[in-house]
Amino acid sequence: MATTRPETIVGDTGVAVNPSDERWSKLIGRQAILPVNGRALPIVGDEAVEVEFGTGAVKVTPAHDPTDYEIGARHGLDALNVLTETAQMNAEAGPYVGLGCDECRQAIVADFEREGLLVKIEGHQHAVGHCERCDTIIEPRISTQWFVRTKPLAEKSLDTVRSGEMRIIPARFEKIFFHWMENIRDWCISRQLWWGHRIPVWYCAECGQEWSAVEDPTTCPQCGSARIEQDPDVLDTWFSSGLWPFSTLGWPDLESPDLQRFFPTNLRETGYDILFFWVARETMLSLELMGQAPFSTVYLHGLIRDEHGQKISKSMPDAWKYDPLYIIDEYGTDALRYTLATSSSPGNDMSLDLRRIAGARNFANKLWQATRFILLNLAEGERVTPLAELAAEQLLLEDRWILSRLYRVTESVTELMEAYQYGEAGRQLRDFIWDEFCDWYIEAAKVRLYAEDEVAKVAAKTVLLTVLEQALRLLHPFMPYVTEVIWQALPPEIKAGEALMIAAWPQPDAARLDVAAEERLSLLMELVRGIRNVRAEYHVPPGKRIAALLAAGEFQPLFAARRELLSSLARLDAEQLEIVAVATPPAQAAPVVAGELVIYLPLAGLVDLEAERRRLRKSLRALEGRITGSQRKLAGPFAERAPAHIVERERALLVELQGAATQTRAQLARLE
RNA sequence: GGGCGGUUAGCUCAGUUGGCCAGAGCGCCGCGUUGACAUCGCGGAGGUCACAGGUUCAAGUCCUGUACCGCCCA
Repeated sequence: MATTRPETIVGDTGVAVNPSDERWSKLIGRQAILPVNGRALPIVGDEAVEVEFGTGAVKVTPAHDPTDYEIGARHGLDALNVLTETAQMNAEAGPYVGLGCDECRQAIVADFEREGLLVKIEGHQHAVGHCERCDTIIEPRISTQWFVRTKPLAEKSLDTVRSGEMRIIPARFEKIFFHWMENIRDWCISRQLWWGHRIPVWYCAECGQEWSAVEDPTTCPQCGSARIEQDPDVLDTWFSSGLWPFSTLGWPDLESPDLQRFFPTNLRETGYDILFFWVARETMLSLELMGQAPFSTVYLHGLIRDEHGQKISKSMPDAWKYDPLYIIDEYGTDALRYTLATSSSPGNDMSLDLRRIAGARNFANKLWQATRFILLNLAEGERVTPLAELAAEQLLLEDRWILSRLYRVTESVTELMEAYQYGEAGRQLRDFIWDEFCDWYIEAAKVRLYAEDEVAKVAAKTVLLTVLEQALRLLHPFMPYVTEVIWQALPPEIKAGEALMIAAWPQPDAARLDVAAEERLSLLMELVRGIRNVRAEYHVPPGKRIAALLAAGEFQPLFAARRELLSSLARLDAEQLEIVAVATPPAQAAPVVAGELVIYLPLAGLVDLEAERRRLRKSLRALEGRITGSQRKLAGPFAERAPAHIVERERALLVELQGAATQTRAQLARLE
């Protein structure tokens, strides 16, 4: 027999072998003699014994090993406790009584050796549990505990999820929940700790009665004796936690206003590792004690891991780095919240990347700076005209564009939030606020803000504030602090209510959808980017305003009306910006193609014709490649098999590409 | 042993009924004190979506298998 824990030999009540082990299976049913006290040990066959491990025969100590306990239970072996509460050998240990575990171990080994019973000692890596705090070995020891019979509770919980009354997101965790509930064991709720809810069980020293009660008793209900004592153990922390959804709301007073108002609730949000510990217990206890599920949806997020993929825990030496309070101190609460909400998808872990948190902090700063700019343009106590009071003709192309985009973003973010896709919602808001509102709309609005036309200024301010206010409401769940502070600073005319945190969620205003404005502004953006690109290539100083000739075709009136805007965004000289339908290309000019529009930048003395030809050829090659691909696609089975709107979109794309290619070819021909 | 997740740009990650040229932040290269913001602006480079098959007009996305990393349960 081999053992890693010789001191438990005195508690052995059997020997187990695997029935398939030919060496030992013939011994099943016979008895072995325990050397220490001559006890007869039944030899039993059990599948749990590993044939390859040790000698293939294992001593069974049901009172001091969980696996042995199971084996003992299966074969009716006695569970003989040989340890006291403080891990000293007790009277059952015979000659070894009073020794500590370690002393006993040495004594037994020495005795075996003296009697010639010791075959050999060899090194072995074992997995005995140690105390996390003091490193003391945990000695398994059988004792009396209180259990909750969980089967009936689990069945109700299963029904609740199966019927859809309670939903788990992501859905794959429902399977895990089912598996756990279906294989549930009775729940040991006794804990040998000094804090927590004390178990409501009393013992009578007089008659031995055991009972539980809601109110603390003073006498034994059986014999009337006052010599009663409450069980010293406390409830498992998850038992107390499982009561949380209603115990915090006034339960057991079912008439409590809080309970009436807040139970059951909608959403339970937690890490997926908490699904069994807490969510499952909340569900079981709510169903049992309140008669209904505690919430309708369980949303599970992933875990935060460090850069090595390790789950972060309080016992890590560098745990302070991941302490939310420390991170908040460095980057701000909103930055952390936004990052956690947008950096991964539900149920998937994320490595905590400080760079992303810094990025979120920068976003908060961007929002702050944008607001500062807008408010700087308001006079002290200036009354801002609400959007509804503006005449339609006061809204320019860029206004209609940003309002249309605001409509789409509001609709999209609302849908995403309702679908629990918080990450995507947060990212769309960032993109809208930073890339569209700040980088394009605010820049566009400067044209009017810096000009003299007071009426035009009013419209720009109205749109700036309208979009900002609504964006703040959309972003509030992600960055509650900075959005609230900013919102409080906005003029009262453009907001409703006392505080953002209780303001209504924005309703998308479909009347603001303006597809034409979106298309035209896209064209303008493409043009501006093209001009900036050429300027960068020719190292034109960023501040230098240059002349240009725009051949705008059918869009000539549109661009003529927004001449200042184009000049401002592309740093053109408005005086020397000519906008015509059809142009005669000037010599020594770099052409910029956007769709079917061309803008010529006469960079006198700078234009490198060979470089221009290269640029145009490269662009043409790319266009032609895409045209060929598109044509091939449309000529094949795609045209018949794909849905009509997809095919239509492909056709429109082809026309657009061909237009740009034609234009590019013309420019190339001109330079060759 | 059973179950699950991951593998997409140098790094951290999005990409939810299959459908325009696969995206972001950071990093990198170039330019910049343009009257909100250098925690910034403008321009740019960078990916055979782990691999092998299959389904489909169409696959990062669906199916099968393989490899590697990780988690849960026993």
